[in-house]
Amino acid sequence: MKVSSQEEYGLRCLVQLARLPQGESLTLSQMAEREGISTANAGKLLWILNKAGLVQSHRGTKGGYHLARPASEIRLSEVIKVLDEDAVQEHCKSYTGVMDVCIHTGDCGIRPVILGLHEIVQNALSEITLAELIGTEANVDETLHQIQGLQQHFGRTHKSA
Amino acid sequence: MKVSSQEEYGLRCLVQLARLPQGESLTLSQMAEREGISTANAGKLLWILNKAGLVQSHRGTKGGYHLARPASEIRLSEVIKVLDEDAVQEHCKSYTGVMDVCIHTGDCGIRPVILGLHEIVQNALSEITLAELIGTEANVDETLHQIQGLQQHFGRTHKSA
DNA sequence: GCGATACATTACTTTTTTGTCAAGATTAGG
DNA sequence: CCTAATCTTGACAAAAAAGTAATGTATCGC
Repeated sequence: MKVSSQEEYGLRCLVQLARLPQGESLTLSQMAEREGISTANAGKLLWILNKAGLVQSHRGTKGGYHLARPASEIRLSEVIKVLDEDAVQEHCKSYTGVMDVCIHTGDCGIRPVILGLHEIVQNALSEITLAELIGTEANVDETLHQIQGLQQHFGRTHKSA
Repeated sequence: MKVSSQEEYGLRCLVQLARLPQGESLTLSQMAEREGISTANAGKLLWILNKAGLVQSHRGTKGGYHLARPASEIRLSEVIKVLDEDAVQEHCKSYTGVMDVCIHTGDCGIRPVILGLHEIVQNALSEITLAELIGTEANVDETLHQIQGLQQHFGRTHKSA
């Protein structure tokens, strides 16, 4: 249960684009250098984001990338989904409908936990937009902590009840 | 951001052990067969769980594994932590104190998000014990959905406020 | 004690994920 | 139209994760 390299660096590049003044753009090499990855690697990530409609590119001498939408309309949940959809087919086929290759019975009890975790993460991520991420970092931090606080509170009352 | 193979199968084996009547145990081959993995692979996972003090083994003809503690005292957060600690060093050294190998500045804005996500996942997992997982699967499902509900509610009020 | 059973541990192989390279395609500017 | 800058794309290489094999060690039952 960890954030993959592709997810992290893809997100980092998006953050750079989100910080640009309206109308400007960045090249692959600019983004790559700032993040400490190779241009080729950045190219791959940005291409994924491009395919997914999160960024737009234009080629040629004055080319580069810019966000396809305002940063306030890009949720981290979408970013993460897109970035690991690309490299990853679901780790257990029984979750994707191909039942015949999976030995586990439907009521093994673990499946709802794994699916539930995914939802929890997606919910948390859907509460944060790129704009929040770059605008007020303290705010994001606060948001995350408040969500955590609610969870803990819920857990306690749930148990004691 | 996904559950690794090791995490899933390690947890599955624990669930099997948690379902045993007090005093009984299971061998590697029994667990392996039920989960559709090789005995060797199960051996590796159980060894990790053993090192971590979650299960106990005994060798010989009547050997096998059993939980080291009551299932009600084993939280999924601990299980997951142990299972990916083994194979994984943190994916970005800047998060672990080795700052000099990481190009990213401290205020890049992404770090708190990644760390926060980990906490959210850990918090959710710490609310579920092995006992809950095997006893009342519906209950776990409900717990997860209630946590999600709180998050969504929080998100909405937070935004509209 | 002896042999069978089963865990322990290390080394190795395969697969998956990451990252790199290189040749092609598109655009701006002269 | 030509060149330089830049994205595009597929093939390839390196690293990490997952899984396998094999050898060793402990325990039980006879």
